[in-house]
Amino acid sequence: MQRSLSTIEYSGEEASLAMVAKALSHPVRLKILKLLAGETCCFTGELTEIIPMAQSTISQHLKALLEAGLIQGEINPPKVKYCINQANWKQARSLFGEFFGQETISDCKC
Amino acid sequence: MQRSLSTIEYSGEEASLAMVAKALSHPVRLKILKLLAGETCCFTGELTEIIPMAQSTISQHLKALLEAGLIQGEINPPKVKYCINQANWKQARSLFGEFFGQETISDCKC
DNA sequence: CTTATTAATCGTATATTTGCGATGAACTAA
DNA sequence: TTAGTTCATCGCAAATATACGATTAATAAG
Repeated sequence: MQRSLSTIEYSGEEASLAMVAKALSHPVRLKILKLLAGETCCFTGELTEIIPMAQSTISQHLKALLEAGLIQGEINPPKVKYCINQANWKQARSLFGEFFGQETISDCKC
Repeated sequence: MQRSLSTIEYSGEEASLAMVAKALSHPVRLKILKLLAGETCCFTGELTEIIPMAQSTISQHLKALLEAGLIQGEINPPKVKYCINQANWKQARSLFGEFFGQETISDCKC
């Protein structure tokens, strides 16, 4: 892809928020997060029973969530236990909170 | 792209949230939203002065935000005035609020 | 050691996103 | 009518994302 000649700068907040939003931008990843945040922690194996997708695909989505920092994995041979990353989860919540909390112009009279 | 044989079903909420998250997943779109939500409403023309990208690219991002319902456009010849879509903005806020508000298991003892 | 289980990674195919310049449509001003 | 302004759309190229099956790595069980 052609990029701007002078690479655009974004505030760290914008970059972080965009990164988290991208992680949340796929229904399967939302479902995974909901499962992990809800009832109980899950193993990948259980996810493949709940979500009708190939094991490799689910593993890929888990990797995306890991890289976004929203979850963490703990090796528990021969399984891997994935959990919400509490610290980053809270940070993501406040990022979105701040973003949506900003005042908006109700009437466009400008 | 190959899709699952039986197309996966998502709850409407998951689909909506994923759609909004996708709209928020690009720093430029976040910047645009911040500008629109903040000080004043903007015309596309003003955006091209602030954001160093081609006019066509900005127009594309505005279209994405429009289709996600986060903004609305009002033709004001020869310009177009874009504003936050208040109703959908609030809905998006509560979607994210509910999503992040769900209780998470603090300690993984499962 | 051999086999089974679990999950990551690789390779591949296809779809979508991103960005740009060029063009077109709609309107204004002269 | 003729320019000029504003913005959407088109067409292209390159980068990313998505999904799958096959393979690999690690471990446990026999």
